Amino acid sequence: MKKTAHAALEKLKSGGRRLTAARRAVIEALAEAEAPLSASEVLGILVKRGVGADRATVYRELEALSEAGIAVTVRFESRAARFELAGGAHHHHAVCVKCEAVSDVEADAELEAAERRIARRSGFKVLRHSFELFGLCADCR
Amino acid sequence: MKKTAHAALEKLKSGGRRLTAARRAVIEALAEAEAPLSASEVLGILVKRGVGADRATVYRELEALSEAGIAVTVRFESRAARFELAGGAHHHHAVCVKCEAVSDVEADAELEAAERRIARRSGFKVLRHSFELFGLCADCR
DNA sequence: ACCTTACTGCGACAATGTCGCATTGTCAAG
DNA sequence: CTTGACAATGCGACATTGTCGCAGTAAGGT
Ligand SMILES: [Zn+2]
Ligand SMILES: [Zn+2]
Ligand SMILES: [Zn+2]
Ligand SMILES: [Zn+2]
Repeated sequence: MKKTAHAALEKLKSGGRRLTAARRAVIEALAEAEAPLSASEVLGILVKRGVGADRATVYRELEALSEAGIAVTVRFESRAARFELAGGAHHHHAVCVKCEAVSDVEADAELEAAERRIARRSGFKVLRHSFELFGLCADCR
Repeated sequence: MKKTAHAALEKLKSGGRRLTAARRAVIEALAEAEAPLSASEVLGILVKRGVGADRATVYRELEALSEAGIAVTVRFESRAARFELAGGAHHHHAVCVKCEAVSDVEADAELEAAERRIARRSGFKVLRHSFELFGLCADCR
C-alpha cells in the first residue's frame, strides 16, 4: 500500500470515521490509479478484487473522501465525476481527446497569479478552480 | 432578435442545415440568456414561449450547435452540461457556490500564455481548455 | 461482551442523456 | 407551385450517473 493511502486512512480515523473493507479498497484503488477515476471505474476495480461493494456505498465513500479533503473531484468532458487522492501538490490535467489518456500538469505560478488577479478585479472570492486542457497527447498528435 | 442570434442562423444555413422553429427558438434562448443554459433550462424557456419541443430535439440541437462551433459547452460542478453562444470573445466564468450566479471572466492574457507554456513543456497539443472559478460572488461573500 | 452509531446493501427514484424508427417539414430544383 | 430528397422531429425505450430512506450489520471504544 502506498504512503498516500496510509495517510488517507489515518486522516479518516481521526475524523470519527471507521475503517471498513470497502473504504480501504476505494482508497487503495485511488492510490494506485494513474488518473482520476469515476465511481463506476472504482466499482469495477473493487469487483475485480473480490471486494463486493454496492454502487451506493462507492458513491457515498467518494463523497465522504471529498468532504474530508482526502480526495478531490475533477470533471472532464464526460458526464461522470472523477476522483483522485489529494496527497500531492495542486495540479491540473491534460486529457487526450483521442486516446483518453490523462496526464498531470504542474500548477503554473503565473496561472495561479492570473487567477488571483481575476478574483481581485471582480470582487469574487475564489474558493477553488478548475483548469483542464483538452487536446492531443504526444502519441496521438 | 439579437445580432448574435442572426449570425448564428446564417452560419447554420450555410452548413446545409434547415431553419426550423425549434432551432430558432433554441438559438434565441441562448442569445438572450445571461449565463450558460442547461438543456432542461432551454426546454423550459421553449415551453414558456409556447414552442413545444421534445427533450430529444433540444439535446440534438444543442449538440449540433456545438459541433458547428456556434455554441460552446461549459461544465460547472453540477451534472448538466451548459451551453452559450460562441459569438463573443473567449472568456471563462465565476460561479457563486451559494447563489449560483454566473459571471463572465475576461480571458487574461497571462492565463492563456501560461496555457501555451504548459502545452509546450508537455508536448501536448491543446485544442481547448476549461477554466472556471468557484467561490462567493460580491453579494454573497 | 456490549453499546453506540457509522456503515452497508437493497431497492426505488431522479436527473441527464442517447438512440432507432416512423413521420413531418424545409427548401430548392424543376 | 409542385414535388422529391433528406434534415429534423416526436415518441418511447433505454443507459448512465447519482441520490435517498430504511432496516440490518459491524467497527471500535468501554
Ligand atoms: Zn493520446
Ligand atoms: Zn490551479
Ligand atoms: Zn452569489
Ligand atoms: Zn481561456
